[in-house]
Amino acid sequence: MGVNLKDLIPPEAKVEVELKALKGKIVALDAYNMLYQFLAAIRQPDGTPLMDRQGRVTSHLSGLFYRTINMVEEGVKPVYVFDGKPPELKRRELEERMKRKKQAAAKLEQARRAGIVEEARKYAMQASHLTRDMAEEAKRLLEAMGIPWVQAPEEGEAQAAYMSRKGDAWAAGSQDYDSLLFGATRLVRNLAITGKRKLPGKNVYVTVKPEIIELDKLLKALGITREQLIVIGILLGTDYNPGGIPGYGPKTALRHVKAYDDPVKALKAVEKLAGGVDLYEVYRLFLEPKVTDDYRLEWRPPDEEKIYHILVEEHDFNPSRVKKAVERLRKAYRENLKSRQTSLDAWFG
DNA sequence: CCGTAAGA
DNA sequence: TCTTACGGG
Repeated sequence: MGVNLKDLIPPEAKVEVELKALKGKIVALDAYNMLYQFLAAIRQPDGTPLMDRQGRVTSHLSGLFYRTINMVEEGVKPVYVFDGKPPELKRRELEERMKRKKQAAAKLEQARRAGIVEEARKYAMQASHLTRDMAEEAKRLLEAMGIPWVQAPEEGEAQAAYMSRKGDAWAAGSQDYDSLLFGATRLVRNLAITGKRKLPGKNVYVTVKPEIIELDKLLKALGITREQLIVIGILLGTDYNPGGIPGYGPKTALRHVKAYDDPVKALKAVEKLAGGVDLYEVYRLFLEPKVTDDYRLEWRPPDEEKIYHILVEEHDFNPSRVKKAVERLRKAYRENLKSRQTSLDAWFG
């Protein structure tokens, strides 16, 4: 899922911070990525997600609600960016994903029947699927909370990257690295999973902190341009050419792009190994993705009634818990989000 | 993932 | 104040 630049990024190009370090910063969050992580992680030990009385899954709403409030309390100004229609080139990856999820669902059944709780949880996480309805409901909840969201024409990560390039956002927020290929000035990772996380398999917990990667620093550290970074991503594999080019890992890929004066030549050189995918088209997709200027970033006070209606009346959330959380959101809005009128603003009106 | 209660 | 266990919907 997404391009894997993990082993390419040198330590000096990233920095671990506390959530507080993002105080006052606008972060354009990849909504799909965040919601998916909540949906996968917020489960009982046997893998059952949170559900309302009608059996509708609510894990993503719980995660979105409480995590957003925590971010706002720390002074982060979140804007959620939702995916539009996926590019045609992504179809194969999406079909593969669907197939993997079906396989995971079958394994989940097996594990359930065998009564192996931990296995069941693992496969339930892999089988989780974020539906269109879940995304639409998340938008409704964000509106009630007074948190802005943006509808991307195509890829959410491309739109978030564009917003950071325009200076409308300080960073893009996602667990995936794609936004760097899309040109995001900064990427913040670990925003959905900040805190303690269980290491897979072991009964050991590690603290996960937000991690900031600056595009300029990354490019300097690697001695390449953004165009060359895109080519490296394509060699390693993206959603548009899953698997990448056989034999290319981070080191070979870096060496390869540096051996050419023109990044497009570096692409052409591996064309025959691409399995029929038009690599130049993939390159263009990252370099000039479809984005929009049709958005307004405005944080409004939370509408307690609307929040209540969605969470308590429709989805059986505990009223006193929701009330407390809304109280926290109200206070955080006043202190951190409300655009304060300066005396000069008042003078010039 | 999260908040809450209980115990340290 | 901090850590841990547990249930949330």
